[in-house]
Amino acid sequence: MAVSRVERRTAARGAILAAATEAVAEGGYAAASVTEVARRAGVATGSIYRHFPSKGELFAEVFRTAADAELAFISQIAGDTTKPPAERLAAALEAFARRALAAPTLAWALMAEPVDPAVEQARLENKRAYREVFATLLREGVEHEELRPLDAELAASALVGAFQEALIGPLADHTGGDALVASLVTFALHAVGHQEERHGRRAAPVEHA
Amino acid sequence: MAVSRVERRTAARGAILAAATEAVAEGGYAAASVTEVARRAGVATGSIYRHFPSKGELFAEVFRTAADAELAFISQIAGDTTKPPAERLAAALEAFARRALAAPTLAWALMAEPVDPAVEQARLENKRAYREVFATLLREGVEHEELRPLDAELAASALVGAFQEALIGPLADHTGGDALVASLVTFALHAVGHQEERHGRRAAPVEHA
DNA sequence: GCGAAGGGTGAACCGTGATTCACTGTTCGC
DNA sequence: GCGAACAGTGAATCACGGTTCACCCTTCGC
Repeated sequence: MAVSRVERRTAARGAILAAATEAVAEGGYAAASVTEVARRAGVATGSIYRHFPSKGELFAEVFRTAADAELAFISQIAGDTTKPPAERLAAALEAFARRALAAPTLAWALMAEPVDPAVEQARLENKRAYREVFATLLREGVEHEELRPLDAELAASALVGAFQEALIGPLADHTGGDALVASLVTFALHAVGHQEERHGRRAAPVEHA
Repeated sequence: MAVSRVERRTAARGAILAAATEAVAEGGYAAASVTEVARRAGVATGSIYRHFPSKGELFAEVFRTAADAELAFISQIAGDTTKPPAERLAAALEAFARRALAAPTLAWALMAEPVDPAVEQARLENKRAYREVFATLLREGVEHEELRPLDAELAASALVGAFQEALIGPLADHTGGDALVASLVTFALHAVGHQEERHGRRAAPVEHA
């Protein structure tokens, strides 16, 4: 069962990426040293450098992969044009929060942990992508008069920041729950001026706890 | 003009703190090495350790001082009980944004840059203090029925996060302006369910751009 | 005035963890 | 088969910046 060189190479590269991802998901970036990744992947430290030019590049790829998967998920919800924008916004934000709470260490690593410049770069790009997704949604919502007029880019940033910050505490001490998610979504919908039905009448009563 | 030992000591300590603050304000924490601080303060690196047990402690004090000053400022606005809570909230948030935009590098260092654990600790405490200030304000606002019922702690976190994230971009590229600040404050007031007057009638129309 | 106590000095030290490299074993084209 | 090319190895090396320390000089109490 002779394995070709390229197959070997690809497999090794994959194993390293998987090991690195695993290390981050378990202990965060801080726990993910090159030595540790090598150990997990069952290769020598030097071998890492046959596949990646530097630790930063390796983890930039790890982050990109993980973050893109998240983004794709959220993006799909946001792009389901059979539903009105505000509903999609709510669904996307809810999914964002739920997924973060379900994988806390990874979420923390993806959005808040101190990291290499190379990784920070990947994180910034990812954040920009999220901002775009939400900004688009907001613009649509405003057009449909489901949402109040607003600066979509800025509001999108603010939403991302609000969710991050509000989730970080719960991520750390496992206090996340349905109530938390619901509160956050309500916060967001109010922020963007969504009120049940905005066409024609105004005045929807505002939730009573 | 014999200078007493204790005067000397106090002055040196002050000079080191000032130099450290200056270094952070100019280049952020990354640019603030012990050697650099010593150079600025006009002392030897070793001397730093006559006054502070470690770099972390030194900068924890720097951060605490700077952050407390900011907090005191905001806190004062928030505590002016002659005005209704919602108005104070708006004023406090506006001040927060304006001050951050006025001192971008410092603001970035205070709220977002990666730092020592010791400094991170100081930052966390400061953030908690902000959360408290805003949470208190929110509770008052809810009681006065100026704001919708909400989870004050969570909403306060979200507000802090929203402002941070939304400000970081502008902090970097100097695009801050009155419109930005106004948009952010509007975002926040909507998020917490403030509508011009909430007593008695509902239904205040929601701004038209 | 004198010795003790401290502050000041900065070059050397050290811990950490990424990166290199001389060597080995395997695969591929011919 | 044969040798060039290349993946794998892991101990040694390196870079970095915080921290120490042996020595000096000033201040202080007496």
